[in-house]
Amino acid sequence: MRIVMMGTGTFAEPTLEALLAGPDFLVGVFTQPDREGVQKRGSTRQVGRGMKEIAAEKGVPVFQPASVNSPEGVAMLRGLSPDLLVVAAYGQILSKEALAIPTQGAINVHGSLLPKYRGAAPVARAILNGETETGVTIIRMSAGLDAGEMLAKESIPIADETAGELEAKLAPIGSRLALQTIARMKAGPITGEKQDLALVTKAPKLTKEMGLIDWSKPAEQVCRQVRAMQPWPTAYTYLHRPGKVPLRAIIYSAVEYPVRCDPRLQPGTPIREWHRDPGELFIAVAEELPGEERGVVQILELQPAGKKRMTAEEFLRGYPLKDGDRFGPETPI
RNA sequence: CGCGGCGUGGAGCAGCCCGGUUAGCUCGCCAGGCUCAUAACCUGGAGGUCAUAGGUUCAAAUCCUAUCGCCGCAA
Repeated sequence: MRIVMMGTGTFAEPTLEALLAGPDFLVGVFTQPDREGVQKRGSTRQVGRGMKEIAAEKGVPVFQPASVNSPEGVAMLRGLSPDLLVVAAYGQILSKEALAIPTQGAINVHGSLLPKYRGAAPVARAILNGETETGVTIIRMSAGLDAGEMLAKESIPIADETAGELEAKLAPIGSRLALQTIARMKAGPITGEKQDLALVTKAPKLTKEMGLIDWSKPAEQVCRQVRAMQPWPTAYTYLHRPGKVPLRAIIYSAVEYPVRCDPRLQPGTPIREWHRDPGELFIAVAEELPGEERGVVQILELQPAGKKRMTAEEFLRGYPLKDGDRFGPETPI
């Protein structure tokens, strides 16, 4: 069987490697065009070895059209005369015309338990919404975003991973399911399960603004945001100090602290009297569901603008907090 | 030449704009003390070519130039 793979990033790479090691003939790899400057100094996105490099090692031709749906892109694909298309996190929606080229159709490796979380950012969205489990679904590609019938599915629990960590766990599951599905397809026609339209939810791309922390949200929600926004766009906030320019800081790690604090505190206020141990940085957040008491988030790791990533203890030594200091979403002008 | 921040004892920072006393703070480390005890407290100590190279000056961590390195933004 002649296979063409399309994908990008760490989520797609295990599948590419599996296909290269597998029994079928990988005739070409499509990946996104090289982004300018990305390789210069570590991207904000997760980039493993790179699809291009992995494919090149095995002498598999690589194609990077700006759009597969353009006449050029379609021509590239047609020129390979594939039997099957395997897509994982490619980032482009394939046109009907492109999907019609492979004789056996196309399958997609998707990082959620479909029909939930259709779209570009299923892993981060699942964490953000407090799901307790997620998984990988293999679907037959059809018109419509992630709407095809399901051919295989496997779930795993969500613990306290960041989006990047969770994706790294899902990727190998996806590659395994993809190979199994291909093997079944070769054995004969297979039928999948239709997605229940009533259960469909969308997982749109994340934006940079979604990383801005609103300290008036409940503690659990703030912590989920911190995990979901990694490695991109990262959760961030500003430290406001009287007479000083607001300091932007990326929050890398934060946990809910199971104690309530004075309800009169403004959300985002560091609770200094609790900082007995120099490594502890507690922040007051919104009131929990009922009652007036406020929840607390403990920041463990962060990175002030222009500095490297550091522990809360290190941060507090260099930026001792005083009365009137507060974390908040307000941007410097 | 895409934009910006930063390089100060082991860690994190201040000092730099407005050059000039022993380069400071919060920690860590070593020794001793107090204590039933401690991550607490007290005393003493080691540890710094202020990234590097030039320049300006009577005098440079501080001003100017270049180089190297780290980081953020550009999703």
